[in-house]
Amino acid sequence: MSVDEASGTEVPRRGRPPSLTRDEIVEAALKLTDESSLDEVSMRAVAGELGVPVMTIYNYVASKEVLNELVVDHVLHPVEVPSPETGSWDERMRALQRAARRAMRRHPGLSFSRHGSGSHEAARLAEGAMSILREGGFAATQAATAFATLFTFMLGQVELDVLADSGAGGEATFESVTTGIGLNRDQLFETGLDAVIAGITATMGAPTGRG
Amino acid sequence: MSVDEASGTEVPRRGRPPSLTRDEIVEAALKLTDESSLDEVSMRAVAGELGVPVMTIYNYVASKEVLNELVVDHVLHPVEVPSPETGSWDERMRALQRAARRAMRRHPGLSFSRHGSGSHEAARLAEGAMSILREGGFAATQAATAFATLFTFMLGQVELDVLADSGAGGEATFESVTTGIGLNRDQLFETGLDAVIAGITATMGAPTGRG
DNA sequence: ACCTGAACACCGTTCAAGT
DNA sequence: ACCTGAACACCGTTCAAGT
Repeated sequence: MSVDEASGTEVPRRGRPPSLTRDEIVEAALKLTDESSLDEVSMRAVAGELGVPVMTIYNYVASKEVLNELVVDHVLHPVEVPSPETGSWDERMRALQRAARRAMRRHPGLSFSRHGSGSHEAARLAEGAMSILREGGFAATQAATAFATLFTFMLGQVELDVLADSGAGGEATFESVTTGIGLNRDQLFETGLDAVIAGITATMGAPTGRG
Repeated sequence: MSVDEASGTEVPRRGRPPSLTRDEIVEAALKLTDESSLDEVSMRAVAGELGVPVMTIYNYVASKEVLNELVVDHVLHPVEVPSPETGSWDERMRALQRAARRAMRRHPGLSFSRHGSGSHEAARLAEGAMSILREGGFAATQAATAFATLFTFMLGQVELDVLADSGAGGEATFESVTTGIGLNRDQLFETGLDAVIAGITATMGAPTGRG
C-alpha cells in the first residue's frame, strides 16, 4: 500500500513494509523515561511497550546509545532560537536558556550530559546561542568564551534539576544548604542567569542595546 | 593478631579477620575507573583486580551505588576549604572551585552528578562554600542564591570536562563552537569563573574587601 | 564474623533462519 | 526488506552453606 508522494501512484517495494517508525520507538522510550529514567529503560521494555519482540527495535535503531540520542533530540526539537527581532542579545539568550531548560525539565529522567552528547538538536541550539552572541556584537573569542560560560551554567542547572527531582543528595549536598530559603528552583535559575549575564557583560566587554 | 589501640594488648575477635579494607576496594575501583569510567567498572572487575571472588566485596560495601559514592568521597577528601585568613571571599571561593575541579579532573571517568549525589565530602565542600559566602558578608538568602549559582557553574564545568575528555559530542555540541578559539579548558574555566563571581558581586550585593 | 559458589533475574547485542 | 527466536557474554545481587 505504499504511495509515491510525487506521482500519487502505488510503488512496488521489496519485502515487508515497516511495522514501526522511529518516532513510535522514541515516543515509547520517552514515555517509559518519564516513569523512571532513561538509563533504566531497557530495549526489552521499549519493545514490550510497543508489543513487538526486542529484536524488531534493532531494525530501526542501531543501539541503545543511538536511541538515547534520539530521545534527547525529540525533546529538544521544539525549542526555538529566538530571532533577532525579538530583542537584545541578553533578552534572546534568556529566552533560549529558559526554553531549553523548560523542555528538559519536563523529563527529569533525561540527562543532557549523559544521553545527549551527540544530539543534533543540542548542536543546533549551541549554534543558535553563538549566533545570538555574535549578532549582539561579541567578537569571536569573547563570544566563544561567553558561550562556554552560559553553556556550563545551563548544563549544571539541568543536572541540578535532575538531582533535586530525583530526591537523591537531599541530605548530603545541595538541598541542605538552600533549604529553608524562600526561593524555588525557577527563581534560583532566573537569579543565577541574571548574575551570569551581568558578569559576562562586565568582564567580556558586551555592548549595550539590541544586536 | 588484633591489638586494642587503647590498651595495647591483644583482643580476641570472633571469626575470620577481614581480608580486605574498604579503602583497598575503593582504590581498586578508582584505578579501574581511570582506565574507562566508573559506570563501566563492574563489581566483578573490582573483585578481579583484588584477586577475590565477587561476593567478598559485599562484605565491605553494601552495593555498587554505595561504592560509587565512596569513590567520589575518596577523590574529594583531599580538597580543602580555604581558611578565612587566606584572603577575601572571592579569592577563597576561586581557590575552592579550582581545587575541587582539579580533583575531579584527575579522574575523567567520574561524574559528580552521576555518582556523587550522596557524597559526604561533597556536602562538606558545599558547607565550606556557604561559610565563605557568609563570612564574606552575604546575608543568608543572598548567600544561598550565590551558592546555587556557583554550584551550578561548577557542576556544569565538571560535566563539560567529562564530555570533552570522552571525545563524545565533539562534532555535535560544544567543541564545534569553541574549537579554533585559542583558549584551553583551564582558561575557559578561569574566565567563566571570573564572570560568574563578577556577576554575583554586581547582582547580589556582595561587599568588598576580605571577609 | 567473614567468606564464597551457585543461582536468579536481568541486560544489550549477534547471528542465523524465516517471510 | 523486514522480522524474530535462540543464544552469548555480560550485569548486580540473594541465598545458603561453609569456616
